[in-house]
Amino acid sequence: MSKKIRVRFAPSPTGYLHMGSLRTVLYNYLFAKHNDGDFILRIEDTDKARYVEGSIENLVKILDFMGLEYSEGVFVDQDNKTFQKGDFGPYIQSQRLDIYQKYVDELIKKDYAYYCFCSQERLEEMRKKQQLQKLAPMYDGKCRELSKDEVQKLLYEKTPYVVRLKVPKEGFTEFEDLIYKKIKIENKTIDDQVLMKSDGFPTYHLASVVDDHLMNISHVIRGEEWLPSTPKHILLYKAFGWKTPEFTHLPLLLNPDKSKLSKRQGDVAVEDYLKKGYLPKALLNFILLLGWNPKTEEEIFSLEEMIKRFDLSGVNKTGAIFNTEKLDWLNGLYVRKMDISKLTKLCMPYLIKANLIKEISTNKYKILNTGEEIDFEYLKKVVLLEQERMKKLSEIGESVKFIFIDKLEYEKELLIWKKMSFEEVKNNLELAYQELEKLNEKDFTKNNLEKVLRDLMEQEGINTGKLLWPLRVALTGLKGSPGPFEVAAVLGKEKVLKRIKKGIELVK
RNA sequence: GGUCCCUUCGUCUAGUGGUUAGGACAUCAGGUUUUCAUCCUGAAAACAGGGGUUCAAUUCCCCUAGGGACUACCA
Repeated sequence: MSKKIRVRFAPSPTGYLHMGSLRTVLYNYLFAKHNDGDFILRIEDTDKARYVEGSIENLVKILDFMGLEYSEGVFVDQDNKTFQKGDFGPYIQSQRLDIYQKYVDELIKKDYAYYCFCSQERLEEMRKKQQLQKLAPMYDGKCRELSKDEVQKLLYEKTPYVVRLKVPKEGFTEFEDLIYKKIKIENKTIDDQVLMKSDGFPTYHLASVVDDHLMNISHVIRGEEWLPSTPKHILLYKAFGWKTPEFTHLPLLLNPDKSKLSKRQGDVAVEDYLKKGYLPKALLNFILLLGWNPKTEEEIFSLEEMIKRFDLSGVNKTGAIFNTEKLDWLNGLYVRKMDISKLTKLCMPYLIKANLIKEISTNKYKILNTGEEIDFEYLKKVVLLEQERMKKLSEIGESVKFIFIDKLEYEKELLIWKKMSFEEVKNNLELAYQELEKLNEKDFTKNNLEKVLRDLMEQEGINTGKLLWPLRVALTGLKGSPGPFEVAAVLGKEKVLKRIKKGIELVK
């Protein structure tokens, strides 16, 4: 029987969730689910200086919103308080300091690690010299050979210290990465890594190795930036006499200039994209394809399908430029597929933010420009107008503005279709006006309006464009918009007639 | 500087010792449509370079070039 698959996502709470991290979570999640394994969330807050208040809660909420469920680790309750669940916790590293201390002591006892009393200043100076000589900056091993007495004396004098890994000077360390295959590094090029900082906190290297072991992690799936430090981790596993997990490094997400995706060159936080109105499903689908392919020509995947299909062998080695063109397309696709009630709910904040409407009570909204009261059903109709052409939800504020604004501003030339004269425009609008005036409010449905107006055009022998274009512009004031029938149906008789009249007046 | 990793259309990628090197996004053109969008059709667009190995290399090997990551008491 093979060992149970257990993977983890282990972010440090330094602010926001990075897109690259989101992909790492996704791949971990999919790998776990695909193999009927466990997926856990562990918080690596071993750097006090970089800790950002609230980032754990924020992170947990985003994972939840994205639908990436984990079974153990850190959760947030209704009062926005964190709590931990699982048999291997605590899952917040700052609460596990005694554990790391114990293992560091063991390492020192076994002579796989040593106290280093060098000051930061000395280290800096050392590195500077090494760089001047074009040497690789590395700890020079000054404290490596300190005698027991010397160490005792310095400890007794309360000299600040760190604990370093005693990396062998000879030989090689190698491992088989599931994606990058065999990686082999000469030990003499590996630095004596700090394991325990002078404040008693472990470094990432120590903490993650100890925790991955203690938490029975079977596969470490993380970003490629960790590839060079994996040999250090292997050395640590060896020193402890532990079995190493499988290591898998994921290719990086890149800026357009091919450097590691960074804040400097645009938005990198998942929240930023959520705010812009990208749907979680589209985001996941998009990011799935940045580094993984199903070996078929399929591109659209629900989370369930991803789980079914995902495997590490489909992950490639090259970094992928984070280019949102395809994301826009995908998002449009998901928007079009979405249930209109759900979509409308999601659009609401954007309509409010655009100062078009205001929520006055449950299911009651006020159009700010006209003071009219409307309900959710009405908003659904409005959103439906744009569902087909919307790429990001954030566009809704602008694209649907014409519905909520009483006085449209546009040039009268816009009313002209091809080579019509103003006279023709006026006549056709008048015809439409007369015809629509006859209708009852309840007959203002898309289908009925279409029928009535098409009949009219046939009777009068008017080219469709010559009537529908001016009408559409009169109703929307826009060069591009939904069609006149559906717009008219949403606006209702009174507004439609008013807008047509305004169009007529413009070309008089 | 050192160590390690990577290299197929603009972008994400498929692919094989013999293929018209495939798909998607984006672009362009055409069709549908009152416009935009959708939808449909089509076009243009890539194996970094040089050596080998081989009857044959985009595919295997080597070198070069280019790019990237790491090189902290950060993760």
